[in-house]
Amino acid sequence: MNQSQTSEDPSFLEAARREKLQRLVDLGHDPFGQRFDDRESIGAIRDRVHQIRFVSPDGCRHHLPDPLVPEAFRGWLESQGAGELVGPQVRAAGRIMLHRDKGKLHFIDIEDWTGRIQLFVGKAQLGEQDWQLVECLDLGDLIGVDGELRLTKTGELSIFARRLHFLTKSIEPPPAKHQGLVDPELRQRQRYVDLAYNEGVRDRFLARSRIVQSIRRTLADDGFVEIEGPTLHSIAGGAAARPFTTHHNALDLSLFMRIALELHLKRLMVGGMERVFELGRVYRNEGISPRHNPEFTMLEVYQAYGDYRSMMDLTERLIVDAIVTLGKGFVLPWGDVTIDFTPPFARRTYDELFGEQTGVDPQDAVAIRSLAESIGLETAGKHPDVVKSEVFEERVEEALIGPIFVTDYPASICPLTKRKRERPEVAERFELFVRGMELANAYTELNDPDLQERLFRTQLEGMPEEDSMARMDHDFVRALRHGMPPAGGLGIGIDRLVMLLTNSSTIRDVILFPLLRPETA
RNA sequence: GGAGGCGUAGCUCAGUCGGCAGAGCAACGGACUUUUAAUCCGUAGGUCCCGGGUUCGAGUCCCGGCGCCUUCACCA
Repeated sequence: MNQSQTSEDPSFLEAARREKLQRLVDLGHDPFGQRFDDRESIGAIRDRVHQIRFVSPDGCRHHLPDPLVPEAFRGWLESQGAGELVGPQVRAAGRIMLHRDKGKLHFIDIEDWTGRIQLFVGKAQLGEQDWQLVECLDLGDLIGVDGELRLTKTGELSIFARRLHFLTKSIEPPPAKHQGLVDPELRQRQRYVDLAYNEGVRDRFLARSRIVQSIRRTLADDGFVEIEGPTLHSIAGGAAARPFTTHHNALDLSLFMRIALELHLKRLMVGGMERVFELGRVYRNEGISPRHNPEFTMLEVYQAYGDYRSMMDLTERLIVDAIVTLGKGFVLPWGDVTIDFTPPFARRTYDELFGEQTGVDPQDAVAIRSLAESIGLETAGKHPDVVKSEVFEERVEEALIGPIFVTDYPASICPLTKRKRERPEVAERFELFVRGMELANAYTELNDPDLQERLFRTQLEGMPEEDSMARMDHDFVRALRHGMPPAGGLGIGIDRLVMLLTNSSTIRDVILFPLLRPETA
């Protein structure tokens, strides 16, 4: 507009809203509102449509047609002749999403997290006092309303407003009313706007909440104890990942953010917590991708006197219960295909799948090596099982539509897992795959302290100097020396589970506030 | 980290061959008491991501930077 309109000045649109805010103050309203008791959710109010009656001149009360279709309702109402609709008095509150101004009559759609409803706001019905308030309303404001629940002539369920209550002014203009925010960066940075104005976002995060609740319930019903382990570790153990570093000032101590929950849960099994789990955040200082966020939510469960097969049963139950909780059936959409979670999930061994998908004998190291070379994998100097595992990742995993449990991995690629007693070359481990994505990982846990210590040492050898934060966790070995029961252990990536169950193609759609670079000024 | 794409009004997006910066929604003023993305008349709104360069002239072409997205790599 002019030179003085710099970024320090209120924007043009904001100025209009602040002007209305001042008018509200002048009219004696609090632009940021007060406690508002006794309202019903809009969803509950919509359910009261059945209480609306048509009252004919003789005083007879008639039910409305069922089903209540707007077009049919219009004809029905005309056929009734004289009379009027009578409905219950209701009180609602919500955000203004649409505003149709017809002069002395306004139609205002308000929304809360249970739904949306139209307000019929007429000057004659409302009175002069509250009508002045109508002229101070903007899209995005929060208002309360008292009125009668009825239908308009065109059959739209509406609250016919008798009183309005101003609850909160929105100084910022909302995004385009039908598209909402489109720019994925803004949707993540300003998740509050995304949640308030974009369809389906709230449902996705409410689904996440229900999934997590369901998991806790299933575990609690099974006698598992939930604990909260430390997130600040002096040794970042339990996984092979680069940790975030931090520092405690008073102790002058370098610390790491945890990269896994495992080692403390196992200590607790030594202490007698036979069934224990933690559902919490872990932090890995690694790349960001549609499947990776630097902080993510992990479930780890340990069950004394069980093994990886106990964890397979539990994994299936956790997922099945969560899906039942969502109430959308077992066949869920995923992109332009579907995933069928109907139990039981398939259970196949690593070697079976390897043979089927590659056509190569899983025991024939020479044939596997030549297959690996034929698909361009580097094989020089690699252990045959490592080559096999790379071929598996390259050729088999993507074919695992699933859900499918892959069991009995080569022991050499999972050193911290117990081996089958009768077949020491096979590790008691499974991974659950769904559409090529690893969703869960479980082991029969190693509880031999001497073997554990030896494997730690082997793992640390040959590790580059900059990874020297990977240190021997002597206290953990000491714990094992006191005796940890044989046990099954399970890890589930909660974010990925939520992705699959809510048809989200990126992890950033199921994390409310994913890590972003700070906003530039 | 590599490759590709994108960045224009509060929001969603056009912008041709390098030639006056555009639309819809939102906003402001006006009309309308049964609308459904209401409609109609009028007004205002711009650091074209940032910095250089080429050119008489750059939103457009070139170079560098920043951010986001996609993909690959990394990732028990």
